[in-house]
Amino acid sequence: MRRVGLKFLATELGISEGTVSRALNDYPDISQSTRDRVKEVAAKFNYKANQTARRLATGVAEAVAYLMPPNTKSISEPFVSQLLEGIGESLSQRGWDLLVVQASSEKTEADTVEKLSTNGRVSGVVISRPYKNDRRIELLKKNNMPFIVHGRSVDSDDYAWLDVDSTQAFKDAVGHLAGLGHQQIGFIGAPLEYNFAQMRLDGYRQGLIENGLQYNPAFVDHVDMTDDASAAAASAILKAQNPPTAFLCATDTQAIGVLAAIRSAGLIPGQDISVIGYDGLDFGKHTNPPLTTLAQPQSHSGREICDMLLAIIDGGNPVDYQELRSATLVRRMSDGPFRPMKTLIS
Amino acid sequence: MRRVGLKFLATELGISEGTVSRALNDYPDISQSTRDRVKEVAAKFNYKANQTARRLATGVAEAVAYLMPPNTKSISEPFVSQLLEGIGESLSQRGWDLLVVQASSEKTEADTVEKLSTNGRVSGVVISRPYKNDRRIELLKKNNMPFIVHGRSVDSDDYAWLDVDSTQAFKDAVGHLAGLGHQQIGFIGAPLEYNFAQMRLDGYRQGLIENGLQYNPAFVDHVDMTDDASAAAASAILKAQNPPTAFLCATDTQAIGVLAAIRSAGLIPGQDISVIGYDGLDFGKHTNPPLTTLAQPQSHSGREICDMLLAIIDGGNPVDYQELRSATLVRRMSDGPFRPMKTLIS
DNA sequence: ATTGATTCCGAAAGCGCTTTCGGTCTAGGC
DNA sequence: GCCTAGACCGAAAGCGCTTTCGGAATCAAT
Repeated sequence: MRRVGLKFLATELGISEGTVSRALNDYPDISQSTRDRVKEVAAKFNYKANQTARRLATGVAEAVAYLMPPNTKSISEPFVSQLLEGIGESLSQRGWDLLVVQASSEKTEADTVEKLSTNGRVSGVVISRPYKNDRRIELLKKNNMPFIVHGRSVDSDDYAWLDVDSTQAFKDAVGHLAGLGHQQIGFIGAPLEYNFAQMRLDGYRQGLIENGLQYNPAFVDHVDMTDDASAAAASAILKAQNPPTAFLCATDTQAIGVLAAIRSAGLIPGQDISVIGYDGLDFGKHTNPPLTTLAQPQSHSGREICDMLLAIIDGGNPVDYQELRSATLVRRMSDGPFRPMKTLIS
Repeated sequence: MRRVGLKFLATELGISEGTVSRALNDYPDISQSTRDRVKEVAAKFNYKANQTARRLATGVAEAVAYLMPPNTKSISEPFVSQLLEGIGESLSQRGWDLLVVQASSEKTEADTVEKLSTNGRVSGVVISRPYKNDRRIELLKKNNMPFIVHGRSVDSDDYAWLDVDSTQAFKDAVGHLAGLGHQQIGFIGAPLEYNFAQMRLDGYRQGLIENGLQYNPAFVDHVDMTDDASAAAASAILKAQNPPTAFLCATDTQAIGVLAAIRSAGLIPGQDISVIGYDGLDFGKHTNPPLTTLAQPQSHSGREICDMLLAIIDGGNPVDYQELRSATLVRRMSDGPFRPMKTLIS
């Protein structure tokens, strides 16, 4: 059985290839009758236009790429599939494709982006978790490839992004903790080359100031976004003679690491020491104790991000598509009022 | 600045387009010297071949698609990004693309697959979590599009797959529980249209028989793979006058739901009632108590699945690529020896 | 010097679709 | 009945690359 292409349909119908094409694409200069006839036959033979050829001819890639964050080794990965799902949803309405690309190493990352923006296989790209000064963003701009970032870099004036105001969120969280009577609040952050890590740290410090609390560098650390790394960091901090009675963590994954560290120090998280995470991940409901967290409204963000990107591809001005959402504190069981620390088994 | 294409390079170098192309692709009939010269200039102008054109000309898509499982609403989503990561890794070695496609509804699923296999944008596809009789597999076979499935359908003789022997795993798990003295073991399964759900149920029942235990339909239920659904199911089962003292769950996500149900019945999971999940998800380390689980060696399965698919695309015989792995019981804290049930507050 | 074999490259024909341009045909208007 | 408009459709030129085929040039061998 030979491939059914335009040529096949054309001979089958006894009309020209061009006409078939225009009929299928609803050109107004094709009579209603032949249009119907063509579509009918096309359906009958289950004709599907060869996308590659179509793209070559039209010049539009009909696809966008999602750049996987480099080191996705953490428990918080669900955010990737959620995002992907949303993006895919948005894309499928247009019948566009979703390309998932990942740069093997940091070094090839730039090259990957470069290739992406010059070889014409996508008409837009979304990246997430930008660094403070993100090379990828520069390249994308240089090659003027439409893009949107999930998060922000330091210099976010001239491109499109969707982000959550985590600075504010952490400021509020400090306030919340202070309101519960905590005076010494620790902070487990993410590596500072990520801009989100910096922003959350900023929020933490601002919160401290606003509440008349003192910043104690011995109570903060910046580690990879894994449970183990943050557990180790928290353990170290807890060894202080007068350790913090509450922890703020840059991610939920880190927060559950801290939970573990507290327990293995013989203390009860949520009672002896409060901990608040950030992300609003569902599985926080099942940790021990259930994790209080700053939830970002990320459930549908994939859809919206992609819709914004699509609008830009359609000619929209990137700076018109910058959106800052706010996080909300969802209290579960890992935070509580300050209680004077009992002596530690040190 | 004009697009740098083959034409540009050709005029720049003063040679023909065809020669440039062949030089770039290391054809043996191009002298070493011009080959070097061409590559040098190409690099200088940062030339990247237009993939679309290349594909049209060669006829090979240089891309594979991953079909997102339909309802990815569960906590176990990490498995998607892990898989994706592995697939992407394998693909990037060839410079191929990864397409992520999702069918919006069950109805469009068939159409999506059909389109995928006829419009030539991919040279292979991987699907996961097949149904017992999976329409997608039929279509893929019919259109002889190379594919591999992560899991198996009932009739898995004539296609490629990578799966874990969960039947065996559940049989063993029952044995483990029986060895701990449990006589009444409940089972929270997944919807039976999924073949994996059936296989796990089979393992459970076989295990019962092997250990001389009786199958009690009142102790088993099949629900969606969410924590809430399985919590509800477990709660109902626990209301029996003589409830099971252990639960086996088809997925970790369901298992943590059961954990919650047990706690909210006033019992202590891991002591009063044992529960064992399946998947080996990392966050099981942080549940309350840490979840004992049947871990599948899935960490790198994405890579291997894709390598297998690639081999098939290269002409390998699908039936040569069927691999069954085995799961291993990782004991954490949610299972323990049988202890006579104290009276329930019913 | 003539031939035959090599080496290297140019010309040109696609890949399967889109899209412009112009031509034919029918329908009105005088 | 002749002319101008539309309405419809065919022809053909790409899109940017790959690949076959054959020709020109080079070189060794007779």
